[in-house]
Amino acid sequence: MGPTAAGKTALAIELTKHFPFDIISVDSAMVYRGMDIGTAKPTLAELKVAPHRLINICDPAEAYSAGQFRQDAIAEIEKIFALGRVPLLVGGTMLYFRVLQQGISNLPQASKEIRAEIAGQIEKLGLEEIYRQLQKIDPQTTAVIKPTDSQRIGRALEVFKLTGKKLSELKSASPPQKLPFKFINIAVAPLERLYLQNKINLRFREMLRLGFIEEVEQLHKREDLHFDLPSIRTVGYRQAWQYFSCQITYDQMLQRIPIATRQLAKRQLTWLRSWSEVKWFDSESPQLIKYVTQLVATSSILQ
RNA sequence: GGCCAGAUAGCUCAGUCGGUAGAGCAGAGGACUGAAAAUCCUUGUGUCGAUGGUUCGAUUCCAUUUCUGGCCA
Repeated sequence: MGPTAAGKTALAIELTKHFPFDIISVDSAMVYRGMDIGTAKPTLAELKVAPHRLINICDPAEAYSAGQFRQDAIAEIEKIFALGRVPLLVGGTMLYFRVLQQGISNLPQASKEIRAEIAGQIEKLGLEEIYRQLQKIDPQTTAVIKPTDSQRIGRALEVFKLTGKKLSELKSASPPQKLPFKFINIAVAPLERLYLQNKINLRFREMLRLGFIEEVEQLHKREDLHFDLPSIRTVGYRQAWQYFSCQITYDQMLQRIPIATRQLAKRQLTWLRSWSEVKWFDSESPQLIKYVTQLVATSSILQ
């Protein structure tokens, strides 16, 4: 686990050279096909040496989810164990890591139609009014979400409309359940924030050189993609999409993408700091390989 | 060289009819149950360009000065 641009992919590939590990990607953006440069997906050459599971599994017009990830990841973990190998989960989507390890309540999947309906209502009546409606339906949920949190308000209403039951009720009726696997949590991050920011800038320049803008242009040409899709709302793609939609200038885009990336890294680090039982390593340090070697030698992860 | 407009938080700027100032962005910290690369929350002391004058008191008024932009020669 680690913030964006910390060097996770390179490290993971390095680890597969020393140990019988198979990589499962834990990344909400790399799941999308055709979004390669901007998500810093491993290259074809890298994938040949070290295949990644759970990348390129969705079209950008589709929405993936934490719940879906959990299911998919469990299936892949079992396949890898069946091969007598060990799953190496690599990525920066902290909610996915959490949901995989800590579990998730049994809740209905998102519904495109209901979401559109709720979005329309928010547009028409205002978020405050919708929040008040939710307050009447499910005060326990509004007690823990802010009146400004459009996404969570919408989700809580969606759950109610789909099931007729309160989100808070469903959550307590099906508390998250852990899996019968032993997880070893390892965080990879540069010690210095400035160093990470510098890496983000350099990597963005490299993405531009590799044709990131053209990649987004291809997506923009598609009739079925739009700004509200999770795929298009990801860092970089969002700003480039705004540029192609003539909402911001090219320079504004160039300025905003590294900023959005830094902010993402910051949120990822916030997750990691609150993580219990996590071993931290500096990205550049060789200590990680030693640690894993020791782990493999002394623990039961290879049995 | 002359005239005009600026100079205030890292950036863009507001403001104080004279009582030492505040927004947006950036930055920092935090939250997180099927959109999570998402969605939110908290957080603003800075020689108010410099020097001098008027005043109980100047970032605010006056003078000089430096720099920046524009116009005229």
